[in-house]
Amino acid sequence: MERKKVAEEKGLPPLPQAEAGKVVTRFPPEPNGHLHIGHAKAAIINQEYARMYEGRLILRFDDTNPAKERLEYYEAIREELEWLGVEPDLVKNTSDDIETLYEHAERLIRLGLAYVCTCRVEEIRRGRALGLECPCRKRSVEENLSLWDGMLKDFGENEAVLRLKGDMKAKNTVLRDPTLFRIVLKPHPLKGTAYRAWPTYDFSAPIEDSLDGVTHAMRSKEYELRDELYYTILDALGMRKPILVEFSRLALRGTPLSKRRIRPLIESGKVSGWDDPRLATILALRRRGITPEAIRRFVIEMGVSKVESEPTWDLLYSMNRKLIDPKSKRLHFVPDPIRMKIENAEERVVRLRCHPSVDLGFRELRVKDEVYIAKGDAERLKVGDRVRLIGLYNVRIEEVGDEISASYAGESPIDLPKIQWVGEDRVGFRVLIPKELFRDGEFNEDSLEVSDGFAESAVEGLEIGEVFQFVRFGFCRLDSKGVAIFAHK
RNA sequence: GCUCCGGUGGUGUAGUCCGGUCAAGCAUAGAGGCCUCUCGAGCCUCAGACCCGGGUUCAAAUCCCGGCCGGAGCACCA
Repeated sequence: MERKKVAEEKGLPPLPQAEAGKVVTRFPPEPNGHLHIGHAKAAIINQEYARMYEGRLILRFDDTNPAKERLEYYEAIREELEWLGVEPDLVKNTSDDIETLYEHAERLIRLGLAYVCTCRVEEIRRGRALGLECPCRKRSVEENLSLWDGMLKDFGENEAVLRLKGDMKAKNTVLRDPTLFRIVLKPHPLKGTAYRAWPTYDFSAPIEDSLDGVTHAMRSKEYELRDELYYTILDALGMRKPILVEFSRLALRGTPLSKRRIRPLIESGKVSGWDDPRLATILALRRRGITPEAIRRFVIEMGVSKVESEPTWDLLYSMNRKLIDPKSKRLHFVPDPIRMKIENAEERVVRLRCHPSVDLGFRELRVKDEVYIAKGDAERLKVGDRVRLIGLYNVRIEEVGDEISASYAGESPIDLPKIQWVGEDRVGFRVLIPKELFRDGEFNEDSLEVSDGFAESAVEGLEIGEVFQFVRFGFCRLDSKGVAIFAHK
């Protein structure tokens, strides 16, 4: 039986109740750190859906906690998204809508659906845990209005919060009179000290989504219990309700993603910064030569499933490799160089193609009577062996040791092991090789391997940021003069 | 502990809503072969999975019940 082979485009499943031209999605990062591949998943999925339905994508900075937001991250996040190829149709900040948010809060108070609570934090927490209402809940609308005014004008932190009159007996504890506004006196990076009452995510997200015209609000699974609250708030205010879609958080084997886990690594010096090549931040992936398209394919492959999975880097590498292979120049690098003296060698200059099948030009290598080969290769050689120096000629091994003596052994490359080498035109070169940061939950002290050696001088013609392949070594990206970062085999 | 959400080969997914076309597709990793002056790419082949137990049904990966395992939430963070 013959089966037709269909090379189908990998895509996302259809969105529920989605109409072409009417879909609005949104990516709402908090400007308190750099993006990582988990954010990329959310951003890309939202963008893909907007694109799939010829809709719009909103980038909204959920900057409602002045204590955490930092000015530098607004721009950093935009740049990282741009690099990823995520181009929002609209960029906005939740903090710009704070007055509107106040109005909705006041409406809620007037409707008798929210109250100002002046209990102490611990009491509120205890009441929520036990399902107990507090006396503040009984305040009149007038009293609430006047206290709310105090929250806006002169209350200090921890003096009062605005709470939703939910259901203190609800099984879903999120519904037990959650906090809608709290007071934060720390200056906001964009608004300074103009406001003291700041909405919580639970309040701002549904209202912003509704007002922004978002039709499908996608968020990761940890918010699932908050769906009910999200809809409760919109119902209370009689506002349009977006469709909520959840998907599992992306995890990568051996790699911390959350800011909570990355920050200590940076602060303790275990990694060099947000762009340390061992991390899965956008900055780090870019620095290693992982392409935006590979990241896109990778996260689409994960899709919107709610299954918790822990993919390995392999899949990402494989996707990246296929994308960069046809574009990457081939060059020689010999880590831990060992000198090989060659008897009867005639001096020559060889022209080597920069790519076996694509025309990426060529380079010329001069050879006299010695070359350097990688220690790893040298250790495998025994007297009498014949090996092919790629693109040059064959040699026969005459003596092994700290140096190798060999002799010229013909031109035919057939059926001989092939190794890369460098000749007269060589420069010292370093490659940083990132490995898994954590193994079995333990920090891997050897997670960043440094490989020093000789590269052929042609590396000096590479641009910083260029991705290339060291033959039989792997794909790398030039990070600075004389230093590259290993991407993958 | 309570409440939710999940569980398809080593890994990641498709299929599950609307039971049969699924003796389960694809990718990745693995094995073997071809090709190649790279341990890369490409081509071919092989091997590998429906968490467990009941039930419903002519028929269950798909529906129901119970269990087991994993994750998340239980903040004046988002």
